[in-house]
Amino acid sequence: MNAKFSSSKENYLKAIFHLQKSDGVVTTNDVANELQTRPASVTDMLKKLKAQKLLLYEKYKGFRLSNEGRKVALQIIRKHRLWEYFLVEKLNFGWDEVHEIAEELEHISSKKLIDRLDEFLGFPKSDPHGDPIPDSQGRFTPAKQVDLLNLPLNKIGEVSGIGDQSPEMLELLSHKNIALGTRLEVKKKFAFDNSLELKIRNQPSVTISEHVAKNVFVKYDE
Amino acid sequence: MNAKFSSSKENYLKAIFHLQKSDGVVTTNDVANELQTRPASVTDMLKKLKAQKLLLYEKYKGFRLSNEGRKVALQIIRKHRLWEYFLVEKLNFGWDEVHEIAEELEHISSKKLIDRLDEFLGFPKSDPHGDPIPDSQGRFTPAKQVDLLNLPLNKIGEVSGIGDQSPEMLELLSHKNIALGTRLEVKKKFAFDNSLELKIRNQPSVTISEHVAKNVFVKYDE
DNA sequence: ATAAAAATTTAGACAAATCTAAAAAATTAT
DNA sequence: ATAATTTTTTAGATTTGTCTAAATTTTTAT
Repeated sequence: MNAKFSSSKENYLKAIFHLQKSDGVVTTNDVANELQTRPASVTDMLKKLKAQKLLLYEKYKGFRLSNEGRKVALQIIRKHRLWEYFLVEKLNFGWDEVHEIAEELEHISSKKLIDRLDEFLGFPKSDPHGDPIPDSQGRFTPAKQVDLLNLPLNKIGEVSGIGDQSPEMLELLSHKNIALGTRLEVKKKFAFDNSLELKIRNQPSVTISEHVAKNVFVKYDE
Repeated sequence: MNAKFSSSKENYLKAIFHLQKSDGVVTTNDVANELQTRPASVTDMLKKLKAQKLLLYEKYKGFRLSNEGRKVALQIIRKHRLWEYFLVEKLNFGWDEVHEIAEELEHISSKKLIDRLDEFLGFPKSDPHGDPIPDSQGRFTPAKQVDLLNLPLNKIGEVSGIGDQSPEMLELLSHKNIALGTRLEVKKKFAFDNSLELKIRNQPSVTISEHVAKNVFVKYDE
């Protein structure tokens, strides 16, 4: 029920999963770039993954994960994110120093271990970076979509839609570095005028009005 | 400061360390047997360990760990035992199901991780099997030696000496399966006559008198 | 539509860790 | 002390994952 694939294979599956998310189509070069390896090595591995039915692949024709491959990738991602949560919440690591360690921990095979860890942590829905944690069946709790006024304080939300798409609105948003996919948190809500103070990682805080907030929609994990 | 040796090398170092403890001298066959591998593979690895100055080795002449090798082995053992402690105390695993998982976890390289884990666990001195946990410098807290009357309840002690060595005493001890090296715990202390109820792993409980208890010495970790 | 560029794959090699079979050294038993 | 046995080592393969260099296919640009 456990230990099945080498760390290397698991890393390929995970990388392909992530690249599929953003691009739809994945290329040999993308993967080589993501994994800091050579395209020739990627081709070699694609053949092995295909032979194990984890990948749908015809040479020169691109590739994508099979259902089985996606399942495996999701389990790795689950492990990675649970370990990150553990490191930050229990061992007091900073969110910016846990990735590397989790890259190692995610290859520990015991399923029982990870399910017990999940329980110990209180079944968290998202990791310290705000990314959702798949449950033991590989399902995500579907993200909730709300406007910025209704995003709970200090919850990371990902911008998923803009209500008023007038050029004036878009100019304002681009000035404040807000775009589709941007990750942000509401740090403060001023009762006086319902204006909000927002924080985007690695950037100084910005303030937006209630009018703007009503027109920015975000997804977040409860 | 971290990640240095392959899991395979670490396993050899650990095995040699353990074999050195009990035998004094370690042989190629011993290691092959311990690691479920072939003698030829052991010889191959011995050469590599020697080249890295982790092992003092002349062919056909036997071998032992260098200071550096022992240091590395102790760090692996530290990691193994801390993870076992974590699994049992925090994730509610049974003491008999943690070994295999800890065999994997012990190869995670981050020293910071293991020191933080140690702190999180409250710097335990011994693992769930009663084996001492080396500190971050590789030192053991020296075991305390007491007679059985003074062994705290539910602490694992290892029989390290017998006071009265008369044939009658030895007969009694052998009948109750107590010998030098036996691991046992005091489960109950009867105030009425100071008799003790003892538990040895995988055996039914036995009772001994105060007189016997005074003559059995054990080492245990505080 | 074809030439140039880019992406991908193949061919052949290498390092790590293992194996089998055979050779060499050490130990033991008479 | 020498022959038999056991232990250890060497020689040569194998597997996994990687690489470089060259060949092939696809894409892009004119």
